[in-house]
Amino acid sequence: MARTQGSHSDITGPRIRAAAQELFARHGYAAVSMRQIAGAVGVQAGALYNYTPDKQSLLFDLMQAHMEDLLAAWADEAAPQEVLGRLEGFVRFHIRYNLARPDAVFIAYMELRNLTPENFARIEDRRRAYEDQLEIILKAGVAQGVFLVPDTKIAALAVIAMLNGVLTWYRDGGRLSLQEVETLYWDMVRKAVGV
Amino acid sequence: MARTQGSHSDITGPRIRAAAQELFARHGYAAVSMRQIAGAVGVQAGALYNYTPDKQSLLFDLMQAHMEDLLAAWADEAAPQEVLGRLEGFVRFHIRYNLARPDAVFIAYMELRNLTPENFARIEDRRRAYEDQLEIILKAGVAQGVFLVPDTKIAALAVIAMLNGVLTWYRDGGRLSLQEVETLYWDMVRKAVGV
DNA sequence: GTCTATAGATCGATAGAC
DNA sequence: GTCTATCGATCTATAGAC
Repeated sequence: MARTQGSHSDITGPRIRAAAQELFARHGYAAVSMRQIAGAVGVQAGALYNYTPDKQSLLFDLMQAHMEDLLAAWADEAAPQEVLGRLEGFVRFHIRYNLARPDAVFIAYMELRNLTPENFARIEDRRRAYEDQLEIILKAGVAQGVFLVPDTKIAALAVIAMLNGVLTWYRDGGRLSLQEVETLYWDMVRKAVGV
Repeated sequence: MARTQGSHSDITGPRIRAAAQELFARHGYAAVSMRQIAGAVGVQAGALYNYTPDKQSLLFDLMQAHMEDLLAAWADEAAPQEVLGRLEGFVRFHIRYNLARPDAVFIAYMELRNLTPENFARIEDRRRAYEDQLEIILKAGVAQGVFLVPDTKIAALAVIAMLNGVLTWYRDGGRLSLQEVETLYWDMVRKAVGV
């Protein structure tokens, strides 16, 4: 049965978000026009406003969804008993999860300044919650004498910054496999926080 | 003696670059208009074109100058004989140099995608040259058995990414002094690459 | 739900007076 | 060297037809 012409609400919404995500990641939020997004989807610019009240909401929804998905995925990870295993799990999870969705991660880090103050505060809150997950592991390891970390807050930020750096150079089919990258970074993190 | 009215070529140029740097760092290149830059300087938009052929050149000149200054400053650093001291020198230099000019650093790694392909290639070349400076130290340390680093290229990228992370959270007058930050990061780097 | 058309604002860059 | 004025393009967002 043919649909009523122009009725595609069930698929157009996700396609708009996907197109916006790719274009924002590639060119930056401010450099991408609503017409470009519409063109990538195959509709006219006016049609976008059936799915988002404005361009800002489009950006915020992408970032919000990414942060919630990230926290939910980490919560679903099996947590080993040993604190060393938990840290290894975090390192490998972070690299694997972020490399699987580079556009979303790029936007989450590069477009913070294009959020309204209210939206910025909400994203920052989720980002801090994720950093806290790593700091909890570091604190437990310090308490057990397994880690030697003078400042767990700074160490958490340092580790995440180091892991995020993978996104700037990793390419599928490159010199190193995902497994090899995970292991290289886990080796550095393990030593950096070790006794 | 009063100058001819409107003749300020010797100071307007630097003021334009300073205003552009601050505005690009705060809001992003694409989100800043030539009128905004002119307003911050106190001239009309048309006057900017006495100093730059276009907006793109303004961005590129800022990034180019930053990269050349960075490489020149590193070349001027006193290099200890011991490879461990050379690595410590790099870590402390990088943190200190970058925290002293956060706007320039922000632009250098946030606005790469707003460069034309030719300009991008030139900036990337300088960034690679800087990364090579760290890798040279790591390779020397590995050769001497002082460092244990399975992949010096990835380790160099990881260390620089970790150090760059300081820029996202450090605030003057905060909990930690610049000296304390340098020492915390040097401690992590030293252990991460150590035997 | 998508289209065409457009309002209303702003953009980068240029021309010409002074 | 800076100004005013403006060109031509482009922007976000909306209105109304279908």
